[in-house]
Amino acid sequence: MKTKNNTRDMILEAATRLFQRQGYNGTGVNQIIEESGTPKGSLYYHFPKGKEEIALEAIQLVKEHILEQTKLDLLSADNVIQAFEQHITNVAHFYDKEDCKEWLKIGHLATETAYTHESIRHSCEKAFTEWQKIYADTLMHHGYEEKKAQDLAITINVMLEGATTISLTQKNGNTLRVIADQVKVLLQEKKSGGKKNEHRKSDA
Amino acid sequence: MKTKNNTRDMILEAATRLFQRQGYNGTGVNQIIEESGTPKGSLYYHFPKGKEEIALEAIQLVKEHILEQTKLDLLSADNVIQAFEQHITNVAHFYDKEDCKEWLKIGHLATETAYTHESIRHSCEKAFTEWQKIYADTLMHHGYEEKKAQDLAITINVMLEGATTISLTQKNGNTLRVIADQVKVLLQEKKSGGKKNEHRKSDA
DNA sequence: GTCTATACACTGATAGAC
DNA sequence: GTCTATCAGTGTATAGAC
Repeated sequence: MKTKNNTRDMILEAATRLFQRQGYNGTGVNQIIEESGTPKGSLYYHFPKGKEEIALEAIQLVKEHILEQTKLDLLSADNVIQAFEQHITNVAHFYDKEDCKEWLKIGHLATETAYTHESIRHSCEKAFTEWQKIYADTLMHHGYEEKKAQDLAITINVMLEGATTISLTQKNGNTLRVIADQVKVLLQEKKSGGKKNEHRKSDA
Repeated sequence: MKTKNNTRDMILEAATRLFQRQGYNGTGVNQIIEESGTPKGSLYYHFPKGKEEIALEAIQLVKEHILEQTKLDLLSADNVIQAFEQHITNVAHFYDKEDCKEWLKIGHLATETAYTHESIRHSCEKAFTEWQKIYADTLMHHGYEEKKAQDLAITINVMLEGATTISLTQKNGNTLRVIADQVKVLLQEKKSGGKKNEHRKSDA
């Protein structure tokens, strides 16, 4: 994204990649400096509070990155249901490749630190909330009633989190593709509470 | 479950508890011996291959435990949809309490070790598959068509995995309760592909 | 089978030269 | 701002007495 400081960014980039692959506890500071090519002194100059501070920034960065990608997939679309399906299918592609480093699993860090690093846990919780908000807003914008939109947003978030875990375990995105289909079903079902067919957005 | 050896079981029990809270990388062998009260020598006598071997057995144990609990919740029921809802609600209760030690998140270990410990990753993958099989079998037993039953089973598994992650992050089971409701919707929707209403099982 | 002492690599972090 | 040397602590694992 933005590049104000080179050394700092290299550390952050390397750390994000390593956190993705090995989690918080599995990634050492020594590994970060080795991977980024910067000496240890520089790391503690830029991040005085050490590993935890780096993780906090990495989460922030990834949260924003995914937020942007999600908006790109959702906001432009005419058909919401199709847009969500496509979005999940896009994520699936990441999990087909061996290295899905671009998509840091926030949930991974969250589970690891739930009982041990309150600040990280909290940061992850916020990421989930923000993602859910985009989902809910998109759905409401397309005519879903507020309560329904919120429940669906929570569900979509849960399904993405769960399916990425399974896909990571299985080393392919197949489960994510199944989920893409099921989300379609859920969105269609829920639609038939108020109005019937609204496949075009009503603004613009 | 079975108790053939006391020392061994104490190690295994302590390790399972710690893996739940802190994951694989976050849990040290020293911590396991401290928590279990057994000396290090005993640990390496009973588990010559060390931490990885303990984790493998812990996963096996938890997999079986959850399998039993799931069967208990699902197999007895008349109404499948209600049974699944109740099952998820039961899980939600664990996540309301501060210590949900009985429900080791297999997905946590899976994500941690996906790239680093093939044997653990594989063991977790098997757990997911077996759980999905129970779901699918239950659904097929209640008249769902095979392909639909399988897709739904995958989805329920994904939803449980995802919702436990979010619930762990939020430190309460609310998200799991939302999901319990959405699963109901999915199961109802999918039902209306072949036969219409079949709320009683056709055997017994 | 149980337990202690120990090996030795690696952890996160700091001090201080440059 | 950059880099090296080094710290105290912890990691997993082993050897060998009992």
